[in-house]
Amino acid sequence: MAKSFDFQHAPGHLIRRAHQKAVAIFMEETTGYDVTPVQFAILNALMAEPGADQVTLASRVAFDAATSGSVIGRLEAKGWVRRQADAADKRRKLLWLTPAGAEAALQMKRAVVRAQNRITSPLSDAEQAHLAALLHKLVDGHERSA
Amino acid sequence: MAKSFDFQHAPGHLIRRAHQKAVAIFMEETTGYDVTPVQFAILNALMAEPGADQVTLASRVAFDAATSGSVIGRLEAKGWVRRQADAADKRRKLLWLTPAGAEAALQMKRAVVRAQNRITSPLSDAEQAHLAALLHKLVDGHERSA
DNA sequence: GGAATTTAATAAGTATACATATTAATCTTG
DNA sequence: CAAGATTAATATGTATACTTATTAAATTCC
Repeated sequence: MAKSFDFQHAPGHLIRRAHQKAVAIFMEETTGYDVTPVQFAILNALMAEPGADQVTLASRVAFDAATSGSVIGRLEAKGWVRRQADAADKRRKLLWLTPAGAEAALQMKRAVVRAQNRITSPLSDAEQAHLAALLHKLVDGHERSA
Repeated sequence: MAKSFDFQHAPGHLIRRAHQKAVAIFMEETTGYDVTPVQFAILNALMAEPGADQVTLASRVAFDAATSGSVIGRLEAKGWVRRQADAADKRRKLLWLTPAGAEAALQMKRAVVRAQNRITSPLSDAEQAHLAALLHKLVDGHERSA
């Protein structure tokens, strides 16, 4: 039989599986809020930076403009985000949380914190810190070289 | 301003970004083969376990049956995988690599190894081992509790 | 041994994710 | 200041990923 690659221990595969778990746990903990990890990330970023345009927001949350547009469209449809053309630069659309969006984000926060804790719950406190540091170094390293 | 959650350092967000990088690097290294990480994972699993059915395969590669079906459909369309109904259990469809599929998988393997190395390249050897161990423990922990 | 349950696969619907192309607006530069 | 380049957003197309529902086949168990 042809020798197969040891995919089970390949970092790419482990990261993919961890991502699956993380999303699943997030969705479990936020059941009832009708929100996804990426949608919460946007709400959260807009809380910190109201009036940001989509490109700025996309860089904060780490996704491309094409995806960003459709996700924000869904948030707008839910009445959580308001989009308004920038008078100074008509290409841009600036984004704000609506009062309902701000309210929803605040209520979700507790569930999100719970989800983040559950994601790393199989690890000890020291291991959790270590994992975060390693992932940060990995992502940052690639970010810089790009 | 309402206090926003520190998403940048949340494990879920870091895992998501790492996943983005991992996929991007995989696609770069395998340019020309017209293959995705998940597609390679299937080819690779079939190399180790020829004649597996879709459920078995899905558990090896960690995805659900619905996704599995469409991915395998694409591999079949490329002529890399052959699907055949099991005579003993007509619900099942057994899967084999075609000669072309086996050939393609072998050729890809070098690029995949390169991709895996590049994914963790910002880390030292010790850190790479540590990250793999932590991710494995995390995923395994959730797997068991499920 | 037949009804109820379980299982394998598919189908349909929603949501990322990215590449590429297009359009409109702004900036740069000669 | 006008031509060319760049930028913001949208549109399109492909590929995961998961949920729920459906269909067909096998198993369980009364």
